[in-house]
Amino acid sequence: MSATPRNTSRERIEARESTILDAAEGIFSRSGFDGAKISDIARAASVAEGTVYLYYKNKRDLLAGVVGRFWCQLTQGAEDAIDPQADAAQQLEQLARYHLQSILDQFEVVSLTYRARPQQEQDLDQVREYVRVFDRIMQRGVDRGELPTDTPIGQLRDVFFGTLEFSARTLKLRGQAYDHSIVSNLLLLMLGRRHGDAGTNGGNNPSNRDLMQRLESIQEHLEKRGAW
Amino acid sequence: MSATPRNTSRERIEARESTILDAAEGIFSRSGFDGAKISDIARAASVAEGTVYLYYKNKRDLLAGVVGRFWCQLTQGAEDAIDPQADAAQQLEQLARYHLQSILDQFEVVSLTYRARPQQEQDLDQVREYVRVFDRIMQRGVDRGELPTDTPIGQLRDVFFGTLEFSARTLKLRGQAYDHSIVSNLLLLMLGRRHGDAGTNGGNNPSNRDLMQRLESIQEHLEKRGAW
DNA sequence: TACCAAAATGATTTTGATTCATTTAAACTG
DNA sequence: CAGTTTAAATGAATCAAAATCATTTTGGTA
Repeated sequence: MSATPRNTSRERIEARESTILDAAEGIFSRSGFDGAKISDIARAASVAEGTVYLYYKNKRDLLAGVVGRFWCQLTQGAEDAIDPQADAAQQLEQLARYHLQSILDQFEVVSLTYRARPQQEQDLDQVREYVRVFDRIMQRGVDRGELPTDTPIGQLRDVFFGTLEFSARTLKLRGQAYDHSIVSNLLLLMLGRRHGDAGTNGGNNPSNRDLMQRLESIQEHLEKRGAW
Repeated sequence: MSATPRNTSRERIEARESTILDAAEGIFSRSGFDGAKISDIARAASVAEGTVYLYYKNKRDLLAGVVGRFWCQLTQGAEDAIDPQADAAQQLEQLARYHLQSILDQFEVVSLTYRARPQQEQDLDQVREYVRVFDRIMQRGVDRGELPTDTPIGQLRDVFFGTLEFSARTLKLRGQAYDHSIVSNLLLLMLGRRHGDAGTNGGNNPSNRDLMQRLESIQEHLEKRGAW
């Protein structure tokens, strides 16, 4: 019989491919695309240099492999992170938190994404697959009547991912960590309410809520004095 | 006399540097960073390969030069595109249109920006300078009372640039052209509901109009009691 | 055990960035 | 304006790293 050996063989080969991808991901993340040497990656994977080329046509192709796997895993993770029972707003918040956390954790791989092969459209297939998670949440929200029928899903998708990606870049650039308020404010903005979660606001720039509390406190005092 | 020759010399050298940058911008845009050969760039600039290295330490440095000049020019263009007489909302719209149009026109250069030298922070100085145009518009809006005091400028900046950049990427990917509605919808999202319309306000986050009504109510009471 | 095909190897080739000894041009001097 | 010095430019030579390929090793099969 040949099925069993074939299987074993395929498994072995897939394991090796995975090992190479792991090694490549590590080296690319640490050194960037130009800084990464195939020889380093081969050594990290305990494989000869030529072997890498049996699995990937060239260095760009290897990077595309790393990046593709990342977004594929991200899609699975996102689907796990979302509670199917929750309503659209809650699911959106779950996705936003998961997304921001993930791209902060693996910022280097994300950065490598758009440098893979901007010319080769097909390299972005996994990214397209990923953003569909957002589309599904929104569409379901519309279908259930939780969101207006005229919700411009496509444009909100750009707002959602664009803002989170840019925020992550800002945070990284300033060496800051995950900030809860980014997600809250984004959702307030997108779902049609006001932002104002002071979040990182140190207090030297009072929110409307602060002002209202102060006013109510003044009014209370005046009432006590019978001036009301 | 030596002043005049010195000047002439400097001009000549600056012209040559500019020629090299032009050539590099063209080749980098067409072929990407890895695909661009120094020999191609040198030929396009009608210069020997070695000459490129008199002006730029290496290939990365050359890319940084191209990208830096781009953002520098973008800052000047943005300042020209904004009417100093207009209010914050109008200026924001002018900046948004200018920005989206520019990054669509020179999408390849923009894409090269974050691949320049992510490690070398200083390479992003020109980008930082550029985003300050946004900050100034917003700050002036707040100072003039056109925007709420608690406007989270930093977070809105991420929404603004993040959304526009992601939208541009989406348009390019689909081969679509500039879409007017992207800017309108973004501004509606960012500013549309912030001035008044207490109707949609859930109550736990009072608007400026709410505050003003409360203040007027207090003042009215005080006046009636002769306490004013 | 002997055989075959698939897989792996790493020395060799190729490519392209970077350097540097040399040449050319510009600026200055008397 | 000829001579001298300094700056700029050149492109052949060097070097690092990607990619190839003739050879070896491994695993499965009869």
